[in-house]
Amino acid sequence: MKVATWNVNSIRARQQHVIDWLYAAQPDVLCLQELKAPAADFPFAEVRECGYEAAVFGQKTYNGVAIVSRLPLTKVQEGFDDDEDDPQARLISAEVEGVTVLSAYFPNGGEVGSDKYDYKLRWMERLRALLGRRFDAKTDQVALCGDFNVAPSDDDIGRPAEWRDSVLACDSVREALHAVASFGLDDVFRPFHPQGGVFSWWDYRGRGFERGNGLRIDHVFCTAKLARRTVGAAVDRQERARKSPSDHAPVVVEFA
DNA sequence: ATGTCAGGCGTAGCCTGA
Repeated sequence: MKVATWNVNSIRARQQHVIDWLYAAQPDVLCLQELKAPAADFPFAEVRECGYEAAVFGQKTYNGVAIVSRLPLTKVQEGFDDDEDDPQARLISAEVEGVTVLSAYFPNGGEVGSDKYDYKLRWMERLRALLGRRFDAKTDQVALCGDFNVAPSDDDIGRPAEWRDSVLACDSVREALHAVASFGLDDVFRPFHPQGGVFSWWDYRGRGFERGNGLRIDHVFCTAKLARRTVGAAVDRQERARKSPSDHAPVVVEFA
């Protein structure tokens, strides 16, 4: 089973890229983030023509997440199932062939110490709590996929000195990521690239892609039962090199 | 810090967010 995650930075701007990529890459499941549009604007018919169905949690202007699958999606859930409201559409989950797939768009966090940064850390705490409530880390097959907006280590950054203190890489956000993973999730990508230096996002500003100034902030974290089935993991850099790309490239993981 | 995008508003060009 091939599972991919891709922050498309507007589904309207990237609709044809997504359709082309489905045909070319043939994933079984594609998690999307940053749709920047309500569900009504999602290209359900075009995706269906490729042989996929979609569960979409959209939002006007900002955020918005989806799961696209050629296998039936069941038990679709949007947002957190806790008492606190989240005005931002950043999380959707569904079950596919006994695997629970979550498409998550972690908050960026603005600047360290800002209200947006507090929201990011709180959001991650709520995600950790949701995992603990809904799943058994030992027996369930769970894949947390998405734009985590966190580079786990300095090896995941082209120019660490430029990013080390940022909301994407500072100590406190990495600790928050460890807390989420402490539920019982492993980064299934990194073992296939032990030397690091593989990125999934490059800032449009400053020609980040051309200059190798990238970060690995898009991830697939899995429970052990699923993680041990991983047979490959890669970033599709070609998609980032296309004309009018998203600032993120698709991350693809294959399970036996 | 910012050399770029995208959407909203509203129909030019500025604002926000990333």
